Amino acid sequence: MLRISKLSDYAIIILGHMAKAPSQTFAANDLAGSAGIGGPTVSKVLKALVKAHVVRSTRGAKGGYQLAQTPEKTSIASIIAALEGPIALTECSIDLNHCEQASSCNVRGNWSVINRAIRTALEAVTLADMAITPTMGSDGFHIPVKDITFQPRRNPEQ
Amino acid sequence: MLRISKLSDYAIIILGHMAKAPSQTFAANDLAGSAGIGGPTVSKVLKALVKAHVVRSTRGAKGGYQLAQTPEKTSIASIIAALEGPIALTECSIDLNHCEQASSCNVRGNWSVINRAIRTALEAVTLADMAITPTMGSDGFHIPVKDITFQPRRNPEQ
DNA sequence: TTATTGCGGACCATTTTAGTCCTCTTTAAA
DNA sequence: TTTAAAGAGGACTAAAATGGTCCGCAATAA
Ligand code: SF4
Ligand code: SF4
Repeated sequence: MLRISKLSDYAIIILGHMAKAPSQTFAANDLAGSAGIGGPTVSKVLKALVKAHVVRSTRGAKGGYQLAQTPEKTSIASIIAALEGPIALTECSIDLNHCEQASSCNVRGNWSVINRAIRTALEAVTLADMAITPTMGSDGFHIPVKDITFQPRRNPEQ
Repeated sequence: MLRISKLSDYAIIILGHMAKAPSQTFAANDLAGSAGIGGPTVSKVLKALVKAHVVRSTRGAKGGYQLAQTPEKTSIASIIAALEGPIALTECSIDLNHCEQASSCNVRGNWSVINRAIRTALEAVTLADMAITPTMGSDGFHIPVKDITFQPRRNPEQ
């Protein structure tokens, strides 16, 4: 069903909490409490986010986790990538040589286009956008990002 | 990594072949041959596509499979949906009551927006688009679809 | 020194995915 | 009427991915 993993989902929820106080340091356990997710799981998610430089960590007593960038600079794509690896709808989008039928496949190039479009879209949405509570305002609720089209430049494959 | 399943990928390749002769009837085994995919697997994919009314089948000798619609009317989204169910990045996008933290989750609404944007994008790309061989023409290669934004109308949740 | 916190990774249970196979039905053609 | 060529439906299995837990180690503040 073209799902993001639960862990990615958790990550966004957790970071959503952190985004309310972008420079504060949070202990993993506190975040677990406010997010309603199991402690060890939150820990696992945060570790992955540290590795991807989405958050910074401080060890020792009074330590914890802190956003590495402002919410405006933290993209949804980078969060997903931290947990699941780069966004790639098809196998060839991440590594051409990895798909067996790559040589005989004649839709590969177009997947590359679609893939880039979606990745770009997700790169344009930030944590700050996600933190907005969608309301039924006069102009409808919306996440403000630039338009995305399936119309890349002349730069095939990846 | 936000992947489509292999079976979905196969489906698009297979349908890509069929799109070359949109009204012709193909035997599953022939398609397996030209696509370089195992016979039983192709069969499985085609059965799912029949159920979703993407292709029509004819039983008996000289039977086989045929596109149910023109390639222009067959969207990538419908193909993926045939194999994996409706496109839904998060659990709540397909069934609100299915996610435990739905009540306390404060990014749900925005996921709904993102989800709709991506689904719309994939609905706009057709089999005919996929059949185009991307070339380095003077205006770059491209899949011509309408623009997609994360800016839905006032119609929350789904 | 001790309590608190993150780090790294192992580990396992469950679910999902991919692929195969078998039997039954339908239909064209010999 | 018979036979061969197709698809339908579903069971089944192996392999991989996912979600979640746990443990011992390292760092740091008090
Ligand atoms: S699109 Fe073609 S090349 Fe890319 S993964 Fe699918 S089969 Fe392999
Ligand atoms: S976004 Fe919130 S509600 Fe939707 S699936 Fe993730 S946690 Fe559940």
